[in-house]
Amino acid sequence: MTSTPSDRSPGQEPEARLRADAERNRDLILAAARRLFAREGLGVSMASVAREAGVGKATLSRRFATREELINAVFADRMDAYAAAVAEALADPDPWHGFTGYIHAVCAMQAADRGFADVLTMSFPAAKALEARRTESYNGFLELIARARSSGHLRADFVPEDLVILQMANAGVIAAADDSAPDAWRRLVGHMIRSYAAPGAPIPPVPDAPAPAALYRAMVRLARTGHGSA
Amino acid sequence: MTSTPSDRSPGQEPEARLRADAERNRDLILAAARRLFAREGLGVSMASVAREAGVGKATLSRRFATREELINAVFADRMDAYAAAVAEALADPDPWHGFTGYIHAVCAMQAADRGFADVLTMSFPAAKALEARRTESYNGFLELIARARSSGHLRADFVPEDLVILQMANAGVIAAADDSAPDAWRRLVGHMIRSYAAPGAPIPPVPDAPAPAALYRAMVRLARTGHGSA
DNA sequence: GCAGAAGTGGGCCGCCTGTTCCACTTGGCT
DNA sequence: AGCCAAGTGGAACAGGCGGCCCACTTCTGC
Repeated sequence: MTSTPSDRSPGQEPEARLRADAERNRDLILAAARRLFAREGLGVSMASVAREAGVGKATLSRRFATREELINAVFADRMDAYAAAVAEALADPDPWHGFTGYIHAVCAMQAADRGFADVLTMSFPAAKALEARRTESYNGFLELIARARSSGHLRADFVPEDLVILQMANAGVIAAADDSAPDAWRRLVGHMIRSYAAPGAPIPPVPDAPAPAALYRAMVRLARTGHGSA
Repeated sequence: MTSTPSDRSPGQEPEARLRADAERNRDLILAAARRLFAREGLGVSMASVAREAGVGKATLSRRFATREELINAVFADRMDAYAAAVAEALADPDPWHGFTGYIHAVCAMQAADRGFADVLTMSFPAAKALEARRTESYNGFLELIARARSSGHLRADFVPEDLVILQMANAGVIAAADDSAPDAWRRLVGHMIRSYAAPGAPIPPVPDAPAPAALYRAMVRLARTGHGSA
């Protein structure tokens, strides 16, 4: 128990400090996981993460005992962006424009990172830290709703749960179509926003649907590693 | 090659007739697969299907060499219902009512059977027979669109691909929320139909969203065997 | 009934995942 | 410069999966 001189500020995280090379490997793992999660979702094998990072499987296990720990570490900063999006939307002088912009931004984040889409719909149980950030931005979203509603452009029957449902729906479109029709989700979101809008509200244009051929390709694509649900 | 007396009508399916007990086992397998697919999606292990049916793995393999064959056999009749839904909708004297009813019926079928939802979004490559039925009903759907549009109640910018996107979205909601908020999909569909409607069209009421607690439970549910996408 | 073919299920194999152990290397402190 | 603990990666292990073979049972036509 030879405690290092002082250096350990009280209330610090219980983790002992890592050696320099260990820290470097930790970063390699995080970068690799970030890449794989974004491309293929949270279901990728731990072994493939280790391979991608160029470290042994044991090293990965030592640093992140469970998949959940790894997910937590990887998406911590992305949850920052998620929370920041609400703040940005609240800063918009036009409440309705801020509202629609927020919806779009959140769905775009899902489309940009398949793993993040999984995190938001909690296909995997996320860690406490992510959950905290989520509720944090949830409060901002409530405020956003209140403002947009009193501006008269958001329908009175819109409820916060609608965003959750939209995110689940969006995740479904992304999982099924992202490979060959990467913009299909925009059509979904455009439709939903149009339905959220009160009569007379300025409605953002609903983007065109992807070409039938592209969507068809999405449907008949062979079952890749790690298919959608199930 | 002792051909049985006659009994074999020409142009019959190449399959030789099964012995009585074999036929019985085949039915047991189909029933078991129907149950498991409906509850857990198409990703269940072949071994578990055999277990559920009370037959050996070999028997399952012999009867259905690939998972795809099994899926094909299980969902053949359900595809009949799928095709029949279009005919029923076309018989509706009110084109817009027929259109919205069809959308709802199709999405309800997805919600009632998780495996069928997978089939419709082709998370797994479906067999030729299913594919044929699908395009068959697709033609009917085109007619349904044309009528609803000329009735003035369906927006001019609605395209057939919107149904595909809706099915993908619906599958996402079902995969994520079906366990604890089994009616969440109705809210999604209600919103989408409202967006499809031209100004002045009678809009079916958008069902209430599930209770926040139920949706929250859906989000934090532990990663069951075979999580959603990914 | 009886013979033989049709059908059966248990067991084995190869593959992939995730976990743990262990002999070796490397970094940090003096 | 040198020592020791922290850190490493490969190897070995357990569990689940699908595919296949093979000795045994059961149906069916005569």
